[in-house]
Amino acid sequence: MRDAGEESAPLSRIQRMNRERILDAALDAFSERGFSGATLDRIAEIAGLSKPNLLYYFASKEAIHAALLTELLETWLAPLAQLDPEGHPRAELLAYVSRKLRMSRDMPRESRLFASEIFQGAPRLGDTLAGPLKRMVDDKAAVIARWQAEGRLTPDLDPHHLVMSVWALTQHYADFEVQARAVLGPERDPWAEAEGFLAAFYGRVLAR
Amino acid sequence: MRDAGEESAPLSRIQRMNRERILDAALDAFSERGFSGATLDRIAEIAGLSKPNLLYYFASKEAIHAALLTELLETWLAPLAQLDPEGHPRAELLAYVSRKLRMSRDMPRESRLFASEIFQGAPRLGDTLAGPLKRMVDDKAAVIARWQAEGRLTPDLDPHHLVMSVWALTQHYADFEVQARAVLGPERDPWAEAEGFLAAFYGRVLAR
DNA sequence: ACAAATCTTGACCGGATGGTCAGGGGGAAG
DNA sequence: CTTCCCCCTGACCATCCGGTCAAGATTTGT
Repeated sequence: MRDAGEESAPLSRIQRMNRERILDAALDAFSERGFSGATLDRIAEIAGLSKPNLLYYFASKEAIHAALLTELLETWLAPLAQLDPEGHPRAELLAYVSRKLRMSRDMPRESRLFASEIFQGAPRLGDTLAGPLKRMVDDKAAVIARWQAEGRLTPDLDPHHLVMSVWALTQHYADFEVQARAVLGPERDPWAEAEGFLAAFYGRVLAR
Repeated sequence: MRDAGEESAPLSRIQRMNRERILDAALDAFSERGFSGATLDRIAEIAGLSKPNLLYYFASKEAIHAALLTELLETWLAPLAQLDPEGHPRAELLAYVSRKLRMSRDMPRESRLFASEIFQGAPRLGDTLAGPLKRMVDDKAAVIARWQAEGRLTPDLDPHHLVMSVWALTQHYADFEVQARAVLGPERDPWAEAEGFLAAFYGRVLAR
């Protein structure tokens, strides 16, 4: 039961490896089937470990889930954090869209895990959403508002909603990939087209 | 076992009422917890019926889920179906956004149910997505493409992606409502602001 | 009012699932 | 090489959950 929270001992080589395998397998399972739909047996199978062995590294199924979410949040905030207050408004925002889209494309499992959690009322992320996440968005929204006040960006779009629109559009390609593929047909590749579309889309939105 | 598919007998008053109560309760449960997370006991409790009684009206948990999805699809396609090829391009598209947003606002449970299904690879909707849904979108995309060819709409936005952007943005407010509330803070109402924001947003996107 | 059909339920079942435990293996320090 | 501790596992358990069933309650048609 050496799980959770503050590690005191510095994790052996074998511990690091197995924790990694477990978390990766769990990400597969949770993102595909949701928390309830994922079973410890399935996670163990994907990880190539025995079920009791999972529970040697993590106290419970919930603990695995919690570990994934905690790890995820740092990653998820990164693209927005990089928005540079001193940069060129339009270029900065377009670069942000591009980063966020790339992240959704490269980490669809993480995207779905995050979404699933929000769907269920974010029981485990509630505080983090209202805390660090809100602070980060407030911070960047203030930057955007300043750009607007300086006349360097259209003033008629609320900054908070503008940021959320980026989340919505980029996550959509990850979370609803099946739908996008169905609608576009087997010949077209959603991801390949998404970048160009979003660039043109936000190009128009952000035009002076 | 009088469930599923084509009804032959015309459903008694009490049958209609109980089926309705069950489906409504199931919508609550499925949209909150996903398919695996929702239990028959919980659905029965919400519906105010006994579990065996549920299974008198529906053959199985899956049958309830399937009934919900089937019913949902017609509703979900309606706003797009109303897009009028003979109307004014910009006005038609803005009206579509407005209708879709209103539907997400008034039917968040349905929105989440739909999203959950897509998340899991749409095992039950796969064919419908590639069939009726794709046809509908292709149809409307052709209308938009015609508008673009006629010079009545900016030509540099792919019609299919444009439609999907509406889905992404409107569903976001429903599916991620918890997140939106957290980010905006307790004082602000996401839904109240969404309409104005999306109007301004698409106003710019669709400007000539 | 009576019988037939419909509706409802408590009790129960088998399998899946999260979690436990006592003990066996294997690597690292000496 | 040995020892000790970390690592691992088969077997097992309690609970939950979807689903069944036989019998009782209610409604409906006449």
